[in-house]
Amino acid sequence: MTMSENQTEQPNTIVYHLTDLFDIHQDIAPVESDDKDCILANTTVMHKLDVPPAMSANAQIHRTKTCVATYEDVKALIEQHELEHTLKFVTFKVTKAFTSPAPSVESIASSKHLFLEDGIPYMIIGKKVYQCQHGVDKNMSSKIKYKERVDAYQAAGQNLYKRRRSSSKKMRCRAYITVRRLLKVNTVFAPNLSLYHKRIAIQNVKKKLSANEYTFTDVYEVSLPDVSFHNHDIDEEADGKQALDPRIIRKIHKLVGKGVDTVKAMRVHIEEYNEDVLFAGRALPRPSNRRFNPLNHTIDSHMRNAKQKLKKGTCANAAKVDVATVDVTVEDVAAGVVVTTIPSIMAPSKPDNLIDLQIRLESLKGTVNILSEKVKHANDGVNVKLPSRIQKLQKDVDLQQRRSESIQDKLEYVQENIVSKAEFKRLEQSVKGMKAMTSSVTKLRTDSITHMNRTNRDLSRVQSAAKLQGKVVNSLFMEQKQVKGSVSNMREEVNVLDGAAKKALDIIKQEMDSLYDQDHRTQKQLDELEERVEKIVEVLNRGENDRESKHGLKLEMVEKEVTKLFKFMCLVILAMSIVMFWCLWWQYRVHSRDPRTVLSQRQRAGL
DNA sequence: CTAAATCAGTTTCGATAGTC
DNA sequence: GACTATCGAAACTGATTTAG
Repeated sequence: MTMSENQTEQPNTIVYHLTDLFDIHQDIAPVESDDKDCILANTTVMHKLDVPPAMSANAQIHRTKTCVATYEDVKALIEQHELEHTLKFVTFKVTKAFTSPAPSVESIASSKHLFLEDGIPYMIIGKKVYQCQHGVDKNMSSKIKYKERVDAYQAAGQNLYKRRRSSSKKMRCRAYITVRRLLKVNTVFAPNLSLYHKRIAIQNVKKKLSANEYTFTDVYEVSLPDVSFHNHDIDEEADGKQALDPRIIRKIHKLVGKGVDTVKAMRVHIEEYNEDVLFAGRALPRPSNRRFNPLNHTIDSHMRNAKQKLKKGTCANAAKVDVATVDVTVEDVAAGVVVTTIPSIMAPSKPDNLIDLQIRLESLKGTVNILSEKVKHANDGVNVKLPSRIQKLQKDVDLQQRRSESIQDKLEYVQENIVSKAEFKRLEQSVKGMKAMTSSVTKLRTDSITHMNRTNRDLSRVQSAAKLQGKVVNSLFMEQKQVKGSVSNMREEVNVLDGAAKKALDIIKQEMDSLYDQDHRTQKQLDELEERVEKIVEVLNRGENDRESKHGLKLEMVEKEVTKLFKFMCLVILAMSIVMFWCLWWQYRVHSRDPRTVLSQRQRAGL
């Protein structure tokens, strides 16, 4: 059937568009970011998997779609995009079929998700959605719960946070990468078919696929969002917020295992790794990009993690590996497969594998017993030819019995190996000890020879030094003799000087005595003179006192007379003023028009 | 199928000691 | 006092598992 055979369009035509089949449209226009530290405080926070609503059909024009052949290519493409703009995408959703093997031809033929794109039939078999690392927070619910707990503690006056909280990377960025796993049918129709003809074409494809007339190939369609979808810093501004690349982390762990133990050395190794492996033949990332140029404390942190892992990880991991190695399936046992793999390390201190095997053996034995009893019971009850159910049970019993035996074998083998391994280890250790002892003895011998040589050399040096010292001592002895002679001469001189000094001292003493006598006499004369002076002073003082007493009496008498005179004068003045005042008052009364004065005159005249 | 829980791994904070 | 190295542990992240 060709496309030109059906020209009329039917009203119920199924129209397949990319947008119809692509049911996750998370991309919306970039929005202003919420305060990243306030997400927990926001009670109306978007649920972590509440995907924002679909954007308009124009959203498609902001996306770049690329088809690649393998999932590795997908990862490479995303990494290139991340490097170009300093971004990081993490898994948001993934369907099971995205990673599972390709479906059968029948399932493709019956699929509804078969559509034509540019004339090529495709079928969607799985999808994976990546979100920007600053996207929605998958741990939102647990963070909200923790916040509630913190609030409860704070209400009770306690602080649950033991240190300042580091800011979350989550900023609800809406940028998503969508990857579709498609099966591309290896045929081509004319592009720009009408909807009706597309439908007919799809029906044909389904028929031919069922008849195995078409083959198909696995392809991946990567849909990258435009950088304008991101609501945070990108490019140079985002360099400092990048997490360390997992490949570098693995490299650090590897190098720590090889003995690199300083941050500086590790930094050199990382730079080399970047130049020679990660970016061989490409431009190196900016030094500010922390994804490939970690800070010292980040390197240090990973080195410490690696050391801890090395310390505690080896035994447990080894045990796990051993159990996996000896775990042969029942089918293998039934097929006569012999266990040939030798357990690598059977650590007697931590025989996890042994315990595991023992537990499994016990449980299998129990199962076998239960099944045997069931068979016995069924046999007793029916007492006829074994029906199919009993046969099945018997088969199960046999199977479990075989499994039990194989486990028993493995257990014995493991036990033997543990013993031999332990012995071997002991021997190895003793050999190591002997080797170490031999090397230490050799070292001691060489050390002692070196020491002896050194001592001889020192001895000769000391001898020569002693000869020199002897000469010096002789010369010193001579010098000492000379000094002794001069000392005796000086002693004689001192004796002579001593005698002269004694004589001079006697003379001085005599002179001092005479002077003392003179001084004594002079002192007596001075005392007599002082007595005389005191007497004269007394006489003088007495005469002065007499003169002063006579003058005092005279003065007192004069003062008394003057006082009396003054008092008398005052009395006279007072009397005179009273008389004068009375005269004036009388004069006034006589000559004034005062009625009282007139009446007094008439009265007088009447009298 | 989705959301929550869990786990392993990563990053960051803060205290301490040593050096210049 | 500024700077760095080291260490322990808290806080954060991403992937997987589990419950409903």
